[in-house]
Amino acid sequence: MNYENVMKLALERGFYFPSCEVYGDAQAGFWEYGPSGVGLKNKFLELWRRELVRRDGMLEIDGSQIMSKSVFEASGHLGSFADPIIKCTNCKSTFRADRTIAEMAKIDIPESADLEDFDKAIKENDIKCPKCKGTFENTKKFNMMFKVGIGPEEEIAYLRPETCQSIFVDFPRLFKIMRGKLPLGIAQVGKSFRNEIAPRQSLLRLREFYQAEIEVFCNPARLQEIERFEEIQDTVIRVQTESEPVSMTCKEAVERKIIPNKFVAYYLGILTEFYEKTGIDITKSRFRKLGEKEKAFYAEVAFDFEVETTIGWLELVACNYRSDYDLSSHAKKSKEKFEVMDNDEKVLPHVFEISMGIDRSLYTILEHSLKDDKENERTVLSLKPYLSPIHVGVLSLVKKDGLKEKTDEIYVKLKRKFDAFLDHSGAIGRRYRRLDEIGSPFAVTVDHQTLEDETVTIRMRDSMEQKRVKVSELDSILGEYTSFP
RNA sequence: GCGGAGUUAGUUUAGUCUGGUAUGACGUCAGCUUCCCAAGCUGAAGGCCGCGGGUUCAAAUCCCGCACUCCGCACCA
Repeated sequence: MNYENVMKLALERGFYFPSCEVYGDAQAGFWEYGPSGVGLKNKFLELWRRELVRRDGMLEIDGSQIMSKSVFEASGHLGSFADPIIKCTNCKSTFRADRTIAEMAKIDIPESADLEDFDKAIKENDIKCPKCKGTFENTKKFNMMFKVGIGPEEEIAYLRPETCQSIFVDFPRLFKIMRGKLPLGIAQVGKSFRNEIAPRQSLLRLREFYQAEIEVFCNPARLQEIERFEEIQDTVIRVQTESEPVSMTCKEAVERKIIPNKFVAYYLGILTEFYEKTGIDITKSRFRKLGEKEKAFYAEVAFDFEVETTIGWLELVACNYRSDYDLSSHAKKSKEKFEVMDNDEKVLPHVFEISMGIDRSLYTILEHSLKDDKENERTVLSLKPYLSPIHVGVLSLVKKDGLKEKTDEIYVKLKRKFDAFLDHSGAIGRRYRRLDEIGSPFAVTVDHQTLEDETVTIRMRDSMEQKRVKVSELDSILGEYTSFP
């Protein structure tokens, strides 16, 4: 199914919808998750914790969304997260100052240069708008970070543009008090904020968005020594270094030097295993190795995990080897010590980052799971049972003859353990289809036989088959089918 | 940010040229009926027609501005 179908489902069934929609001054790039969306998101994150955080013995923290100016001076975001832009006085088009000058006059000015340098170059080389030959306004800096004023004096701080900075600045304390040993993963889920010029496509480019980030601190001298590599050496990943993605095992990827070391390969491996369990079609995925110009300013080696959807390849995760970029800049700026002992060696750890976009991942799960079942005239959201916002619908075949009361009784028993949904209203087929659309994998139906022998039917979403089971067994059956893998 | 197209109920849609406050479908709710896959009947709720301004006796409709959505360009640590 395509973007339009997913959007319709999202709006009709409460997965997500525009923020502040009743007001005309609502800004673009802000969306809310409704009940179904929150259900899916919570379960997705639980899976992430199981498959990455707990599997690897990582620490999870929850940091501030507003962070001080110093953090971003050290991180480089105040300098490099801003683009020098020029605007044409005639046609109002905007361009990157450094790129336009490089293109038109063959002069390289670093993007972090003073704004006067750009203006000077434009004047001296008589650079005009490439579109309409108009003249340019003075160069401005466009920083993607949201500024906030703190306290009555409105001291400047920023909404974080990525969650990971708290992991870096908290590292010295965490390593000490949590008795850390390299390699050590520290994880965080939370919101980040970027003032995108053109937010678009609902969850795919937001100004306020969720990230699940992992920073693995490691000794750069020991990147070939990761013990747990054996666990994933035979896991098949798809890697694209040139034109087409190629499937290979993690072991092969390291041997052929497509991935630089076992350490990076291990994390790409467990990441692939995680995404496989979300129900995303992994044959439509790739780790795309980024070229020099595409990489973020802090990255030494970078792989984007991308998945193909009906609107093209979507970047779900950025995997960056950030070297000691972050720790050394924070050490220098804060004058704190960031070195730690690894066996008998004092090292400033390097960082490998797995920066996941949660919103885009959820969209992709929805798109890959949404099926148009023409044969049975229904729309089915074939979510993995453990990700479904509703685990089980509890339905009465008819309301009369005491079936309603019996159904209520069963619902009360189930609802504290499972995400259960009670429904008495309308024809039974209609109720099944409603459940199909929000991805509920099971429906329990109470009929006349229930009153006689304490059995109910349990209907499977995907096959539409039904089995008769004892009410007393529901707990264990549902528990088994809806538990995380 | 530039260019283009659009915005009418939860969703989808007619009406806009040719001005007279809105149509159908699906969905929702209640009742009856049937009782295992969107059946039927009856009834109901739900719209300041994206927002603001202008023209007019009168604006969903004409004009202007803005916002948002989608497409293309640019941008995307």
